[in-house]
Amino acid sequence: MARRNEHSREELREMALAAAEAILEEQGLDGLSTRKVAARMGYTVGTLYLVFRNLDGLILEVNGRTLAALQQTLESSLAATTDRPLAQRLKALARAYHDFALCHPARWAQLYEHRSPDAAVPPWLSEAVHGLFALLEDLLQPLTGADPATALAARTLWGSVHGICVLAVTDKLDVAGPLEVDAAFASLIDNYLTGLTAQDRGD
Amino acid sequence: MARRNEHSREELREMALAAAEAILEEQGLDGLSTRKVAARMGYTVGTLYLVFRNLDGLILEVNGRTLAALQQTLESSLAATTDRPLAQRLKALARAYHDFALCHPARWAQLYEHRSPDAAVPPWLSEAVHGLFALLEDLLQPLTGADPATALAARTLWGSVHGICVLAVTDKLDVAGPLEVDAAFASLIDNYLTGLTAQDRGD
DNA sequence: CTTTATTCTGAACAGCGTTTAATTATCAGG
DNA sequence: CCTGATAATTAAACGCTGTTCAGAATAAAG
Repeated sequence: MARRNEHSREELREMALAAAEAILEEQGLDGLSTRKVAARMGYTVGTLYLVFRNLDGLILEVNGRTLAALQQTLESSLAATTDRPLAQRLKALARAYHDFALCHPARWAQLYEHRSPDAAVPPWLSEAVHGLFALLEDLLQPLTGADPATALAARTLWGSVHGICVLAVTDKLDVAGPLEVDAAFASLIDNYLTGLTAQDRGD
Repeated sequence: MARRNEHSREELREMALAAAEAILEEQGLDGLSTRKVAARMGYTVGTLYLVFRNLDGLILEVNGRTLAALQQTLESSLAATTDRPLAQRLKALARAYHDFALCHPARWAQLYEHRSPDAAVPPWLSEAVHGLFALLEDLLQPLTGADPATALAARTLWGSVHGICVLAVTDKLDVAGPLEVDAAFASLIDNYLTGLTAQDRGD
Protein backbone atom coordinates (compact mmCIF):
# COMPACT_ATOMS: atom_id res chain seq x y z
CA MET A 1 0.00 0.00 0.00
CA ALA A 2 2.10 2.87 -1.24
CA ARG A 3 0.04 5.75 -2.58
CA ARG A 4 2.52 7.49 -4.78
CA ASN A 5 2.32 11.26 -4.94
CA GLU A 6 -0.94 11.47 -3.09
CA HIS A 7 0.74 14.33 -1.27
CA SER A 8 3.85 16.19 -2.30
CA ARG A 9 6.82 16.57 0.02
CA GLU A 10 5.77 20.11 0.78
CA GLU A 11 2.24 19.02 1.58
CA LEU A 12 3.55 16.31 3.87
CA ARG A 13 5.75 18.85 5.63
CA GLU A 14 2.82 21.20 6.11
CA MET A 15 0.57 18.40 7.36
CA ALA A 16 3.20 17.24 9.84
CA LEU A 17 3.79 20.71 11.22
CA ALA A 18 0.08 21.36 11.54
CA ALA A 19 -0.42 18.01 13.26
CA ALA A 20 2.44 18.66 15.66
CA GLU A 21 1.05 22.07 16.55
CA ALA A 22 -2.41 20.64 17.15
CA ILE A 23 -1.02 17.91 19.38
CA LEU A 24 1.01 20.46 21.32
CA GLU A 25 -2.07 22.60 21.89
CA GLU A 26 -4.22 19.66 22.91
CA GLN A 27 -1.85 17.43 24.85
CA GLY A 28 1.03 19.62 25.89
CA LEU A 29 4.76 19.23 25.52
CA ASP A 30 4.98 15.61 26.59
CA GLY A 31 2.05 14.62 24.39
CA LEU A 32 4.08 15.17 21.24
CA SER A 33 5.49 12.04 19.62
CA THR A 34 6.44 10.95 16.14
CA ARG A 35 3.82 8.23 16.08
CA LYS A 36 1.04 10.62 17.05
CA VAL A 37 2.07 13.14 14.43
CA ALA A 38 2.20 10.44 11.78
CA ALA A 39 -1.14 8.96 12.80
CA ARG A 40 -2.79 12.37 12.73
CA MET A 41 -1.67 12.97 9.16
CA GLY A 42 -2.75 9.50 8.11
CA TYR A 43 0.71 8.10 7.62
CA THR A 44 3.26 5.95 9.41
CA VAL A 45 6.31 7.04 11.36
CA GLY A 46 8.67 6.08 8.58
CA THR A 47 7.17 8.69 6.28
CA LEU A 48 8.02 11.42 8.77
CA TYR A 49 11.68 10.55 8.39
CA LEU A 50 11.48 11.16 4.65
CA VAL A 51 10.52 14.75 5.32
CA PHE A 52 12.43 15.59 8.50
CA ARG A 53 15.85 14.53 9.64
CA ASN A 54 14.30 13.44 12.93
CA LEU A 55 11.96 14.67 15.65
CA ASP A 56 14.28 17.52 16.51
CA GLY A 57 14.18 18.74 12.94
CA LEU A 58 10.40 18.81 13.11
CA ILE A 59 10.43 20.63 16.44
CA LEU A 60 12.86 23.21 15.12
CA GLU A 61 10.47 24.02 12.28
CA VAL A 62 7.53 24.14 14.67
CA ASN A 63 9.54 26.62 16.70
CA GLY A 64 10.20 28.68 13.61
CA ARG A 65 6.48 28.95 12.97
CA THR A 66 5.79 29.76 16.61
CA LEU A 67 8.34 32.55 16.47
CA ALA A 68 6.69 33.91 13.34
CA ALA A 69 3.28 33.85 15.00
CA LEU A 70 4.72 35.56 18.06
CA GLN A 71 6.30 38.23 15.91
CA GLN A 72 2.97 38.90 14.21
CA THR A 73 1.22 39.18 17.55
CA LEU A 74 3.78 41.64 18.85
CA GLU A 75 3.73 43.65 15.65
CA SER A 76 -0.02 44.07 15.75
CA SER A 77 0.26 45.10 19.39
CA LEU A 78 2.70 47.77 18.31
CA ALA A 79 0.48 48.81 15.44
CA ALA A 80 -2.41 49.27 17.86
CA THR A 81 -0.45 51.66 20.08
CA THR A 82 1.19 54.06 17.66
CA ASP A 83 1.75 57.57 19.02
CA ARG A 84 1.18 56.45 22.60
CA PRO A 85 3.97 57.15 25.07
CA LEU A 86 6.85 54.69 25.08
CA ALA A 87 6.07 53.22 28.48
CA GLN A 88 2.54 52.34 27.41
CA ARG A 89 3.74 50.72 24.22
CA LEU A 90 6.28 48.62 26.11
CA LYS A 91 3.65 47.51 28.61
CA ALA A 92 1.30 46.57 25.80
CA LEU A 93 4.13 44.60 24.22
CA ALA A 94 4.81 42.76 27.46
CA ARG A 95 1.13 41.99 27.87
CA ALA A 96 0.95 40.68 24.32
CA TYR A 97 3.94 38.45 25.01
CA HIS A 98 2.32 37.16 28.17
CA ASP A 99 -1.00 36.60 26.42
CA PHE A 100 0.72 34.59 23.73
CA ALA A 101 2.35 32.43 26.38
CA LEU A 102 -1.03 31.84 28.03
CA CYS A 103 -2.79 31.10 24.76
CA HIS A 104 -0.20 28.66 23.47
CA PRO A 105 1.56 27.33 26.55
CA ALA A 106 3.07 24.22 24.98
CA ARG A 107 4.27 25.89 21.80
CA TRP A 108 5.70 28.74 23.84
CA ALA A 109 7.43 26.35 26.25
CA GLN A 110 8.81 24.34 23.36
CA LEU A 111 10.45 27.52 22.16
CA TYR A 112 12.54 27.73 25.29
CA GLU A 113 12.79 24.20 26.59
CA HIS A 114 13.80 22.42 23.44
CA ARG A 115 17.42 21.30 23.60
CA SER A 116 18.90 20.92 20.18
CA PRO A 117 21.12 17.82 20.34
CA ASP A 118 23.14 19.13 17.41
CA ALA A 119 23.98 22.14 19.56
CA ALA A 120 24.01 24.33 16.47
CA VAL A 121 20.79 26.31 16.12
CA PRO A 122 19.95 26.75 12.43
CA PRO A 123 20.62 30.27 11.14
CA TRP A 124 17.05 30.93 10.05
CA LEU A 125 15.97 30.40 13.65
CA SER A 126 18.57 32.81 14.96
CA GLU A 127 17.34 35.36 12.43
CA ALA A 128 13.77 34.93 13.62
CA VAL A 129 14.92 35.67 17.18
CA HIS A 130 16.87 38.63 15.90
CA GLY A 131 13.70 39.94 14.26
CA LEU A 132 11.98 39.94 17.62
CA PHE A 133 14.81 41.85 19.23
CA ALA A 134 14.69 44.36 16.39
CA LEU A 135 11.13 45.23 17.35
CA LEU A 136 12.28 46.24 20.78
CA GLU A 137 15.43 47.97 19.61
CA ASP A 138 13.47 50.20 17.26
CA LEU A 139 11.34 51.30 20.17
CA LEU A 140 14.26 52.01 22.47
CA GLN A 141 16.56 53.59 19.91
CA PRO A 142 15.30 57.17 20.49
CA LEU A 143 15.97 56.85 24.19
CA THR A 144 19.28 55.03 24.22
CA GLY A 145 20.93 56.50 21.16
CA ALA A 146 24.16 54.62 20.67
CA ASP A 147 23.87 51.16 19.16
CA PRO A 148 25.47 49.08 21.89
CA ALA A 149 23.39 50.85 24.50
CA THR A 150 20.24 50.06 22.53
CA ALA A 151 21.22 46.41 22.21
CA LEU A 152 21.93 46.17 25.91
CA ALA A 153 18.63 47.78 26.91
CA ALA A 154 16.67 45.60 24.49
CA ARG A 155 18.25 42.41 25.78
CA THR A 156 17.82 43.44 29.37
CA LEU A 157 14.18 44.33 28.97
CA TRP A 158 13.38 41.31 26.85
CA GLY A 159 14.99 38.95 29.30
CA SER A 160 13.24 40.61 32.21
CA VAL A 161 9.80 40.45 30.65
CA HIS A 162 10.45 36.87 29.64
CA GLY A 163 11.52 35.93 33.13
CA ILE A 164 8.42 37.40 34.71
CA CYS A 165 6.34 35.51 32.16
CA VAL A 166 8.09 32.21 32.84
CA LEU A 167 7.62 32.43 36.56
CA ALA A 168 4.04 33.61 36.21
CA VAL A 169 3.02 30.97 33.69
CA THR A 170 4.58 28.17 35.71
CA ASP A 171 3.08 29.59 38.88
CA LYS A 172 6.34 30.18 40.64
CA LEU A 173 5.73 33.78 41.54
CA ASP A 174 2.85 33.22 43.95
CA VAL A 175 0.98 35.24 41.42
CA ALA A 176 -2.76 34.77 41.38
CA GLY A 177 -3.94 36.14 38.07
CA PRO A 178 -2.80 38.20 35.09
CA LEU A 179 -3.47 41.36 37.06
CA GLU A 180 -0.42 40.92 39.25
CA VAL A 181 1.68 40.04 36.25
CA ASP A 182 0.69 43.35 34.74
CA ALA A 183 1.73 45.05 37.96
CA ALA A 184 5.16 43.44 37.66
CA PHE A 185 5.42 44.54 34.04
CA ALA A 186 4.49 48.06 35.01
CA SER A 187 6.94 48.11 37.89
CA LEU A 188 9.71 46.85 35.64
CA ILE A 189 9.07 49.12 32.70
CA ASP A 190 8.27 52.29 34.59
CA ASN A 191 11.26 52.06 36.86
CA TYR A 192 13.63 50.89 34.17
CA LEU A 193 12.61 53.71 31.87
CA THR A 194 12.97 56.24 34.68
CA GLY A 195 16.49 54.98 35.16
CA LEU A 196 17.27 55.14 31.47
CA THR A 197 16.09 58.72 31.04
CA ALA A 198 17.79 59.84 34.22
CA GLN A 199 21.03 58.32 33.02
CA ASP A 200 20.45 60.06 29.70
CA ARG A 201 20.14 63.52 31.20
CA GLY A 202 22.49 63.51 34.15
CA ASP A 203 25.44 61.15 34.61
CA MET B 1 18.19 -12.50 46.51
CA ALA B 2 16.63 -10.00 48.86
CA ARG B 3 19.09 -8.38 51.22
CA ARG B 4 16.86 -7.34 54.04
CA ASN B 5 17.75 -4.12 55.83
CA GLU B 6 21.11 -3.75 54.21
CA HIS B 7 20.05 -0.14 53.88
CA SER B 8 17.28 1.63 55.69
CA ARG B 9 14.56 3.49 53.85
CA GLU B 10 16.25 6.75 54.66
CA GLU B 11 19.57 5.48 53.36
CA LEU B 12 17.93 4.31 50.17
CA ARG B 13 16.29 7.71 49.75
CA GLU B 14 19.60 9.47 50.24
CA MET B 15 21.39 7.11 47.83
CA ALA B 16 18.74 7.63 45.19
CA LEU B 17 18.83 11.41 45.46
CA ALA B 18 22.62 11.46 45.32
CA ALA B 19 22.59 9.14 42.32
CA ALA B 20 20.02 11.27 40.53
CA GLU B 21 22.02 14.41 41.15
CA ALA B 22 25.20 12.80 39.88
CA ILE B 23 23.47 11.60 36.73
CA LEU B 24 22.00 15.05 36.15
CA GLU B 25 25.41 16.65 36.46
CA GLU B 26 27.08 14.10 34.21
CA GLN B 27 24.47 13.40 31.57
CA GLY B 28 22.06 16.30 31.66
CA LEU B 29 18.30 16.44 31.95
CA ASP B 30 17.53 13.73 29.42
CA GLY B 31 20.12 11.40 30.89
CA LEU B 32 18.08 10.89 34.03
CA SER B 33 16.09 7.66 34.18
CA THR B 34 14.79 5.37 36.87
CA ARG B 35 16.91 2.46 35.70
CA LYS B 36 20.09 4.51 35.75
CA VAL B 37 19.36 5.81 39.23
CA ALA B 38 18.63 2.29 40.46
CA ALA B 39 21.72 0.83 38.82
CA ARG B 40 23.91 3.54 40.30
CA MET B 41 22.73 2.72 43.80
CA GLY B 42 23.13 -1.01 43.22
CA TYR B 43 19.45 -1.84 43.18
CA THR B 44 16.67 -2.51 40.70
CA VAL B 45 13.95 -0.18 39.50
CA GLY B 46 11.34 -1.79 41.66
CA THR B 47 13.14 -0.74 44.80
CA LEU B 48 12.92 2.91 43.77
CA TYR B 49 9.16 2.62 43.87
CA LEU B 50 9.28 1.50 47.48
CA VAL B 51 10.86 4.80 48.40
CA PHE B 52 9.30 7.26 45.97
CA ARG B 53 5.81 7.42 44.58
CA ASN B 54 7.29 7.59 41.11
CA LEU B 55 9.95 9.43 39.11
CA ASP B 56 8.20 12.74 39.63
CA GLY B 57 8.35 12.25 43.38
CA LEU B 58 12.07 11.72 43.13
CA ILE B 59 12.53 14.78 40.93
CA LEU B 60 10.52 16.92 43.33
CA GLU B 61 12.88 15.98 46.14
CA VAL B 62 15.90 16.59 43.96
CA ASN B 63 14.46 20.02 43.26
CA GLY B 64 14.03 20.62 46.95
CA ARG B 65 17.69 19.92 47.53
CA THR B 66 18.67 22.09 44.58
CA LEU B 67 16.64 24.95 46.01
CA ALA B 68 18.36 24.50 49.35
CA ALA B 69 21.78 24.56 47.70
CA LEU B 70 20.79 27.65 45.77
CA GLN B 71 19.62 29.36 48.91
CA GLN B 72 22.94 28.62 50.61
CA THR B 73 24.85 30.01 47.66
CA LEU B 74 22.81 33.20 47.65
CA GLU B 75 23.08 33.58 51.40
CA SER B 76 26.84 33.34 51.36
CA SER B 77 26.90 35.87 48.55
CA LEU B 78 24.92 38.20 50.77
CA ALA B 79 27.16 37.47 53.72
CA ALA B 80 30.18 38.43 51.63
CA THR B 81 28.76 41.84 50.74
CA THR B 82 27.46 43.20 54.02
CA ASP B 83 27.59 46.99 54.34
CA ARG B 84 28.09 47.46 50.64
CA PRO B 85 25.57 49.64 48.81
CA LEU B 86 22.31 47.97 47.84
CA ALA B 87 22.98 48.02 44.11
CA GLN B 88 26.24 46.16 44.56
CA ARG B 89 24.66 43.55 46.77
CA LEU B 90 21.88 42.97 44.26
CA LYS B 91 24.35 42.61 41.43
CA ALA B 92 26.39 40.14 43.45
CA LEU B 93 23.21 38.21 44.12
CA ALA B 94 22.35 38.12 40.43
CA ARG B 95 25.87 36.97 39.59
CA ALA B 96 25.65 34.24 42.20
CA TYR B 97 22.35 33.10 40.73
CA HIS B 98 23.85 33.03 37.26
CA ASP B 99 26.96 31.21 38.45
CA PHE B 100 24.81 28.57 40.08
CA ALA B 101 22.94 28.09 36.81
CA LEU B 102 26.23 27.70 34.94
CA CYS B 103 27.70 25.32 37.50
CA HIS B 104 24.67 23.04 37.71
CA PRO B 105 22.84 23.51 34.43
CA ALA B 106 20.77 20.34 34.55
CA ARG B 107 19.74 20.65 38.18
CA TRP B 108 18.90 24.29 37.61
CA ALA B 109 16.91 23.55 34.48
CA GLN B 110 15.08 20.75 36.26
CA LEU B 111 13.96 23.33 38.78
CA TYR B 112 12.06 25.25 36.14
CA GLU B 113 11.26 22.74 33.44
CA HIS B 114 9.82 19.98 35.54
CA ARG B 115 6.08 19.72 35.05
CA SER B 116 4.41 18.14 38.00
CA PRO B 117 1.69 15.86 36.62
CA ASP B 118 -0.18 16.13 39.88
CA ALA B 119 -0.38 19.86 39.30
CA ALA B 120 -0.18 20.47 43.03
CA VAL B 121 3.32 21.49 44.10
CA PRO B 122 4.05 20.11 47.57
CA PRO B 123 3.95 22.78 50.27
CA TRP B 124 7.53 22.28 51.41
CA LEU B 125 8.65 23.17 47.91
CA SER B 126 6.58 26.33 47.88
CA GLU B 127 8.11 27.26 51.20
CA ALA B 128 11.59 26.78 49.79
CA VAL B 129 10.74 29.18 46.99
CA HIS B 130 9.29 31.58 49.50
CA GLY B 131 12.57 31.45 51.42
CA LEU B 132 14.40 32.62 48.33
CA PHE B 133 12.02 35.50 47.84
CA ALA B 134 12.45 36.46 51.47
CA LEU B 135 16.15 37.03 50.86
CA LEU B 136 15.33 39.62 48.24
CA GLU B 137 12.49 41.18 50.19
CA ASP B 138 14.72 41.78 53.18
CA LEU B 139 17.12 43.65 50.96
CA LEU B 140 14.47 45.79 49.33
CA GLN B 141 12.38 46.47 52.41
CA PRO B 142 14.27 49.66 53.41
CA LEU B 143 13.70 51.11 49.97
CA THR B 144 10.13 50.10 49.29
CA GLY B 145 8.64 50.33 52.73
CA ALA B 146 5.11 49.04 52.48
CA ASP B 147 4.74 45.29 52.34
CA PRO B 148 2.89 44.91 49.04
CA ALA B 149 5.37 47.25 47.37
CA THR B 150 8.24 45.13 48.66
CA ALA B 151 6.62 41.96 47.40
CA LEU B 152 6.04 43.49 44.00
CA ALA B 153 9.59 44.75 43.68
CA ALA B 154 11.05 41.44 44.81
CA ARG B 155 8.99 39.45 42.33
CA THR B 156 9.74 41.84 39.52
CA LEU B 157 13.48 41.82 40.14
CA TRP B 158 13.64 38.08 40.69
CA GLY B 159 11.74 37.35 37.51
CA SER B 160 13.88 39.76 35.56
CA VAL B 161 17.17 38.34 36.76
CA HIS B 162 15.85 34.85 36.14
CA GLY B 163 14.79 35.73 32.61
CA ILE B 164 18.16 37.18 31.73
CA CYS B 165 19.77 34.03 33.11
CA VAL B 166 17.50 31.72 31.14
CA LEU B 167 18.15 33.46 27.86
CA ALA B 168 21.86 33.71 28.56
CA VAL B 169 22.31 30.11 29.63
CA THR B 170 20.36 28.78 26.65
CA ASP B 171 22.22 31.15 24.35
CA LYS B 172 19.18 33.03 23.16
CA LEU B 173 20.46 36.48 23.93
CA ASP B 174 23.29 36.54 21.38
CA VAL B 175 25.39 36.88 24.45
CA ALA B 176 28.96 35.79 24.15
CA GLY B 177 30.23 35.34 27.68
CA PRO B 178 29.38 36.06 31.27
CA LEU B 179 30.64 39.61 30.86
CA GLU B 180 27.65 40.72 28.82
CA VAL B 181 25.30 39.00 31.21
CA ASP B 182 26.79 41.09 33.97
CA ALA B 183 26.19 44.17 31.86
CA ALA B 184 22.53 43.23 31.56
CA PHE B 185 22.32 42.66 35.31
CA ALA B 186 23.91 46.04 35.93
CA SER B 187 21.60 47.77 33.46
CA LEU B 188 18.57 46.16 35.04
CA ILE B 189 19.49 46.77 38.66
CA ASP B 190 20.90 50.26 38.31
CA ASN B 191 18.01 51.57 36.28
CA TYR B 192 15.35 49.78 38.29
CA LEU B 193 16.77 51.09 41.56
CA THR B 194 16.96 54.58 40.14
CA GLY B 195 13.30 54.34 39.29
CA LEU B 196 12.42 52.97 42.72
CA THR B 197 14.19 55.72 44.64
CA ALA B 198 12.84 58.43 42.33
CA GLN B 199 9.33 57.13 42.92
CA ASP B 200 10.11 57.11 46.64
CA ARG B 201 11.08 60.76 46.81
CA GLY B 202 8.85 62.43 44.24
CA ASP B 203 5.51 61.08 43.01
C1' DC C 1 12.41 -26.03 62.46
C1' DT C 2 8.48 -23.80 60.63
C1' DT C 3 5.84 -19.94 59.81
C1' DT C 4 5.28 -15.21 58.83
C1' DA C 5 6.69 -10.74 57.23
C1' DT C 6 9.40 -8.02 54.57
C1' DT C 7 12.70 -6.77 51.05
C1' DC C 8 13.97 -7.07 46.58
C1' DT C 9 14.10 -8.89 41.91
C1' DG C 10 12.87 -9.84 37.24
C1' DA C 11 9.79 -10.03 33.90
C1' DA C 12 6.12 -7.90 31.74
C1' DC C 13 3.43 -3.90 29.42
C1' DA C 14 2.79 -0.05 26.61
C1' DG C 15 4.94 3.64 24.62
C1' DC C 16 9.03 6.17 22.88
C1' DG C 17 12.68 7.62 18.61
C1' DT C 18 14.89 5.64 14.89
C1' DT C 19 16.34 2.41 11.14
C1' DT C 20 15.61 -0.76 7.40
C1' DA C 21 13.90 -4.67 4.61
C1' DA C 22 10.05 -5.59 2.21
C1' DT C 23 5.88 -4.31 -0.14
C1' DT C 24 3.07 -1.64 -3.12
C1' DA C 25 1.66 1.79 -6.58
C1' DT C 26 2.94 4.43 -10.21
C1' DC C 27 5.48 5.59 -14.43
C1' DA C 28 8.40 4.46 -18.85
C1' DG C 29 9.59 1.55 -22.67
C1' DG C 30 8.75 -1.99 -25.73
C1' DC D 1 -1.00 -4.40 -22.82
C1' DC D 2 2.55 -6.11 -20.50
C1' DT D 3 7.05 -5.73 -18.18
C1' DG D 4 10.59 -3.72 -15.59
C1' DA D 5 12.27 -0.01 -12.97
C1' DT D 6 11.50 3.61 -9.58
C1' DA D 7 9.94 5.80 -5.95
C1' DA D 8 6.64 5.99 -1.84
C1' DT D 9 5.03 3.83 2.03
C1' DT D 10 4.64 0.35 5.51
C1' DA D 11 5.55 -2.95 9.08
C1' DA D 12 8.57 -4.87 12.00
C1' DA D 13 12.46 -4.59 14.68
C1' DC D 14 15.89 -2.53 18.28
C1' DG D 15 16.89 -0.57 22.51
C1' DC D 16 15.25 2.65 25.46
C1' DT D 17 11.63 4.65 28.71
C1' DG D 18 8.17 4.67 33.34
C1' DT D 19 5.46 1.65 35.95
C1' DT D 20 3.45 -2.54 38.01
C1' DC D 21 3.38 -6.92 40.28
C1' DA D 22 3.85 -11.93 41.12
C1' DG D 23 7.18 -14.43 43.08
C1' DA D 24 11.75 -15.47 45.12
C1' DA D 25 14.82 -14.86 48.88
C1' DT D 26 16.01 -13.52 53.38
C1' DA D 27 15.36 -12.26 58.24
C1' DA D 28 12.79 -12.50 62.36
C1' DA D 29 9.33 -14.78 65.39
C1' DG D 30 7.11 -18.73 67.46
